[in-house]
Amino acid sequence: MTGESLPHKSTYHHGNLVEALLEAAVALIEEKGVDVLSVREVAKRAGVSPGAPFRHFPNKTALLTAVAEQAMVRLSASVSAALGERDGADPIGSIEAMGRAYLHWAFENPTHFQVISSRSLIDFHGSPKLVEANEALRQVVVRLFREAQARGRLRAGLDLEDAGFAARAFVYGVARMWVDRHFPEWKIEKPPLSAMEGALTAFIRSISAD
Amino acid sequence: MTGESLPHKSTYHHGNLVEALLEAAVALIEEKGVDVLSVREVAKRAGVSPGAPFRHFPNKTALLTAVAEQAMVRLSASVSAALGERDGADPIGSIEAMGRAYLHWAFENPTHFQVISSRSLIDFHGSPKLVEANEALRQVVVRLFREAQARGRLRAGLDLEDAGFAARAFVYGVARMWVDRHFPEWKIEKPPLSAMEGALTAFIRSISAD
DNA sequence: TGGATATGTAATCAGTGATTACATGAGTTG
DNA sequence: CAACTCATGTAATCACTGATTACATATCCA
Repeated sequence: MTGESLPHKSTYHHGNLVEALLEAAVALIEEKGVDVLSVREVAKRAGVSPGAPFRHFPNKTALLTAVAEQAMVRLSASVSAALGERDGADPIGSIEAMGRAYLHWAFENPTHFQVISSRSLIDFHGSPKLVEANEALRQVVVRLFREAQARGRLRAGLDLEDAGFAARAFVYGVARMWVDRHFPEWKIEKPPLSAMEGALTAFIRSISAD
Repeated sequence: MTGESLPHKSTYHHGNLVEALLEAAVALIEEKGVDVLSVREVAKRAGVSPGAPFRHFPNKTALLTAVAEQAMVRLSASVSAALGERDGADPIGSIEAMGRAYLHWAFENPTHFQVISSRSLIDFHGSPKLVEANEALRQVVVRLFREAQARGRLRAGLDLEDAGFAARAFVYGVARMWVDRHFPEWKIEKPPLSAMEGALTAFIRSISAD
């Protein structure tokens, strides 16, 4: 008997602990909420000792920031996909499509959106990935509004910067209200897709010409 | 000398511990941030033992909820004051005044706004005061939009409910972005009052007729 | 083969929210 | 005024947390 019997207890070295930790973290956040997540639980779920995660992340914030980076990539991809199909189309329609994609993603991934938009759990400004991705999204909004104005599709009398800012605040506000469960008229388990669509339509109609 | 010399170490019973705890909590949140607040620190600042706060609040959440209730009273008062001066005036102007009052208050009291809008630190829906105050604010928005439409001051083609919802989301989004430090173009120490004013103006212009 | 290095464990630390048993003193009642 | 009651404080303690350290083990490369 060589001793290599049964599950083998696995290797002493995990082999792919970083990814395993991120997966475990996401799963635990989804189950219990991001505010009660503990590094120890993450370690336990990944089948590793309580101190192990600190070999890969200097602290809890860094771990959550890594989760946020993963999430931001997906959000950006989701928005890009919605915009990619309509190159050269009506910019107002693109703004609406972008807002819809953003909101749909937030509604379908409330956990990830919560992590991304949090500023106390993650070190947003300390992560170039997050800052760049965020800035890229902002630049898209700026460009679309510029195009809309150039093509005379923006309502008369609207300042370009202000309108773009208002659009970002509106979308962020809706998404944030959703993850924060702000509306008594919204039932817990049913995302207010219809309400969101209505408000989005109203907003888009407000800023567009004719 | 009767023995009542010097600080007297105070009475064994504090006398007004609840208020003292709330004050200490607000001060500590302002100094260090709401996410690192500990009950023990609050107790220490109030000059009392670590377990004392739990005589008055069943848990940390309840203490922070009490802070939120205090804050909500002030926010409501601030909004009411802004609306009270313009009874019967143009409803669109009232909507703008309400949004401005809300945002100014949030900018000037970021700590309190953060506590109010948090849904993980406080038990919002467990506090009738908070729920009622929030609902009251929402009803004011509904009423103003109804008036605006009745007087033909709302932009044509806008659904009443959707527009009101959009307005709430917009204001909340701006305030939340501020306390979350979401904008790279905003410097830390200077509230973006001008940007806020511009966006608010843009939004109001969007939803109004003519 | 062997030694440097990355990656895990075990033990431990201070700080946290919370609970319990006990101490104190304010207020009421005879 | 004395004694009883009870709200309100303290002290000790619990389980848990993020984090650090010393040590163990596997992997990789000369």
